[in-house]
Parts: sequence; structure tokens; C-alpha cells
Amino acid sequence: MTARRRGTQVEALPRRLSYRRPKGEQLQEILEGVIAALQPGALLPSERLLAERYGVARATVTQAVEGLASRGLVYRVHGSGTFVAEPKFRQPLTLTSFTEDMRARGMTPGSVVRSQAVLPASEVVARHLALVPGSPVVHLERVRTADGEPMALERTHLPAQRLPGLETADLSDASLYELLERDWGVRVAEADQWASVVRLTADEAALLQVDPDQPALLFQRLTRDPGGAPIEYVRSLYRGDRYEVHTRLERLGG
Amino acid sequence: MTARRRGTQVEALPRRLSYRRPKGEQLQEILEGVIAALQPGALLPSERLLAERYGVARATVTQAVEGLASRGLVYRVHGSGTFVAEPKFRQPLTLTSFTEDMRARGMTPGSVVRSQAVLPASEVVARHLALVPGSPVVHLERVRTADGEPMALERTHLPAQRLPGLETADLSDASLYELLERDWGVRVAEADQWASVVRLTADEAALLQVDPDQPALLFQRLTRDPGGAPIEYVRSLYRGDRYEVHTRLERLGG
DNA sequence: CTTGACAACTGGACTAGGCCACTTTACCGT
DNA sequence: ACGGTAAAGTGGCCTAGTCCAGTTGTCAAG
Repeated sequence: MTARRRGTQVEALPRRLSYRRPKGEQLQEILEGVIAALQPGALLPSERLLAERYGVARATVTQAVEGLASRGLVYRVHGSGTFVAEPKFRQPLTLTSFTEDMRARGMTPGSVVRSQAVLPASEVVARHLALVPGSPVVHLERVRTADGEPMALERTHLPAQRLPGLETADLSDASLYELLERDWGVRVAEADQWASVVRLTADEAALLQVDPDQPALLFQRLTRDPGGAPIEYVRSLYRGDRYEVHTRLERLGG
Repeated sequence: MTARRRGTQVEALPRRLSYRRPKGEQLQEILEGVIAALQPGALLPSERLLAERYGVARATVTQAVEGLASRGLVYRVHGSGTFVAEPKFRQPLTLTSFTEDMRARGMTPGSVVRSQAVLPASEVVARHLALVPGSPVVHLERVRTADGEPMALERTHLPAQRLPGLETADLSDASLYELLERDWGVRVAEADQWASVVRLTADEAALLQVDPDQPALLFQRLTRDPGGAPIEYVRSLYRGDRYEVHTRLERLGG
């Protein structure tokens, strides 16, 4: 059993499997640990070896590895082996939510709510939310943090009539999308999003704790429910120096 | 063989499997056809029945159904059966294509192909495309224009072995995605995308005809086929002063 | 009429093999 | 020193089962 080509070979594989929990699931967790200790590009033990080592059938190993591959932790090369993938982006989500995105990166998401109130809709906001200007809109301004560090400034606008009580909900560490679904039964289904580069104003730079005049990513997003009705219009400013915004796209049907 | 509970029972299952193509894949296609003809909530034949009907092992059926489930076409209920899912997604055009995007804005899209060649894969490219470093990769560098004006610089990497002849195809005014589907039968299904802000190098600025050191939008995208195999790794640099990148997002499952 | 037990059926998980296509490496002949 | 080739190793795909856990319709007892 000699190491082949590039990549670190794993010498000592950890623990054994316990009873009464799916073996594939346990195996997947073990492998996650192994992967975490390796460099990207490192070669994992072969499926046959893992099967022998843990006393399971190869199909079980294959399924576990398949799970890791679909989550982007490893990639498989036919005839060659299974390798540790680039770490950045685990658990890709479909519609980017800051909370989900951060959790997926192993960071702790947080929010500092700077304002949360019902205000009359401006022209621009009304147009996006398909409302009459002046209609009540929940305005939400949050500084989003990752491990306590400011990452983005989010200004969210939602139709107040459809979401009564949202202006008093606790949003400090909740995912807005989870909240909407749980407490109002509103499900986020699709969105249009525009990305552009802007320079930060002095105020914005101060909130994000970066130098003024720095470039930032501006995302504008209009989110809709399954029926196509607008739910949320957000303008998110992400600091350009530290953050990459991840989005998962899917094309379906023919 | 009586229908149970809710849901339509499928009476006549279509055709047989042909040789020399993965049975699971064929089965998946057949089931897609069956699903298309049914109402949401309809009950599919059981895995055991399908296995018998098509003369394959149940594990093969399971894998095919699993593929459909992960794509959101069906959902499985333990102990009860597999059902046709709600058709969640109307406008399946989700993936941003420069060509489509520009046409939607009423501008005329164009491309200046600066290089188009097969080169060995670098470490980074190989990892994204699930290849071994050094494998042949079609490199494509295009300046994308709108009404003749440079808008973006796109560097695309595709696995050469899967797309023979691509290095000589005419890409000056074709959509790459349309071409891949028409000439190689390769369908783009999903993608992960990362957006970030970068400063342009002098070379890049010259190509985009903007001042050097300007901020730009960098999009990195990894596109996959329905089976999850990487098709395309693109790095797109959009000039930050004139362009907004539009993306349509959809959320599945839930 | 209601209830509870149960049989029949579903997907979930797994085993112990098999063959194939592909990649890498080591060796052998030039 | 080089090039070709064969062997060994890898994941891809498949078979023919087994046992388990969850769901539901049936049917008999209360």
C-alpha cells in the first residue's frame, strides 16, 4: 500500500462503526473528519479499501462517497480515485440566504438590526413590490456578521399587509426565510437578482468597518412566492475585500 | 394490482431498455416521460414492480428514482410510495447566458474570440472540472460585446475529451450553451456561481477599454450536466462601471 | 359504529459478489 | 534513453438477494 502520485495518503483511519445507525451515514461523518484533516487535492482511500476497513459492502461506501461528492466535499475521477475538493463552498443552497450561506461555510451568522419599522413605500420600493406608493412596508436594516465581523449591509423591504407583526419579530439570529415560512406560511420560490459594483459612502463604510471609497458588491434582489407575488425587495451591500457571494443556479426541464 | 389511495396508477409502461447504455439512465428517461403524462401527486409504480417490468435489479431502479427525487421531479414517502411532485418551476431559464441576457435588454450581443485552443489543465481548472491536472482542456477567451462595446471578458474551460472538435467551432456569434446541446448533446443543468469584486489588471482594462485599476465584477461559475458532471468552468470579468449582471434564481424542494 | 390488530405493501439500508471502462505505473524490448 | 504494453488499481454500473421500518386497507372483536 504505497502512496500514489500527488496527494496525501491516509494512514490511520479513525474509529469503528456503532450499531443501530445507518452505516453509510456514520461512514460519511467519519470521512468528513478525514477530509477536514487533509489538503485539497489529497487522495482518499479507495472505496474497496474503505469497505474492507469498516467491514461494509462497497455499495455502502459508494453511497456515502456519493453523498460527499454531491455536497462538493470530494470529487471522483474515474479510473483514478476520489480527491478532496476545494474547501470553500460546502452545502450549496439554491437561493442565497446569508444565514444559510454562512452556516455552510462553517461560520456563525449574526445580525445587528439597525432599524425595523413600518413606513410608507417609496416610488422605487412600491414598483418592485407591486404596491401603490405610500402603502405600508416593513423596512429592515441589518448589518450581517460572520463570526462577529461585519460582512454586509442589508436593507429589506416587505409588504406589511401580508406579514402582520413582522415589524416586532426578533430577527437578531433568525433566518428571515425560515421565519416567513414558519410564522406566516410564506414560501420563497424564485427571485431576480442584479449584481453590480458600487463605491461605499462614508456611512456605509463605517457600518462595515472598512475604508471609505472601497468598492463593494451591490446585490438587488426581488423575491417572489410560488404564485409569483413579490415578497421581498432587498438591497445588500457586501464588502468587496472579504466576501464572495455564492449562488446556486439550476436549469430545469428541457 | 389495484390502485391505492390518492393518485393515478400507471397502466401501461412504455418501451424496453436498449443495450449498451446505462440502464439506470435509460430508466430515468422513461420515468421522466411517465411523470410528464401524470398529474402532481400521482403515484408511481413501486420500485419492485419497475424492477420486474424492466428486468433490472431493484438497486438500479432505486438509483434512477433517487436521481429524479434529487431533481425535484418526484418525492418518496417511506412506506407509502413515490409520487409526482408539484411542477415548481415555470420559466426554466435560470442560468445567465450573456447572449440571452443582452437580447433581453434589446442590445445586440457579440463576441470577439481572442483565443481558442486545447491546453493542459492547471491545478485549479482540473479540480473544478474533476480532471487530473494536465488533462486536455478547451480554453476559450472571449471579449463579450453589447452593441459593439466591450462589456465582459470571459475565460472558459471545458473538458476537451468530452467535447471533441470544440476548439475549432465558430463561436463568434453563437451561444455556447446552444452549441453544446445541438452538436454534442450536452445539456446544462445547474451551476454554482461566486461573485466577487476585483481590480482589473492593465491587460484586462485594455481589453475592456476602461481605465486600469477600476473595480470589476468577477463571476466564477461551474456548470454541470444533469448527471452532475462538470461541463464548464468560467471566469467572467464584467466592467463595474457600465454593467449589472442579472441572474434569475429558483428555489426547489422544500 | 368504533377500535385495534394484522397482513400486505412501500421505500431504506445493506450484503457479497460481478464485469466494465479508465488511469497509472512498472517493466521490457528496442 | 525511450516508447510501448501489460498489470494493477480505481470508480461506474449492475445483480439478486436480505432484513428493517413506516403506512394503509381489511377485518374481526368489542
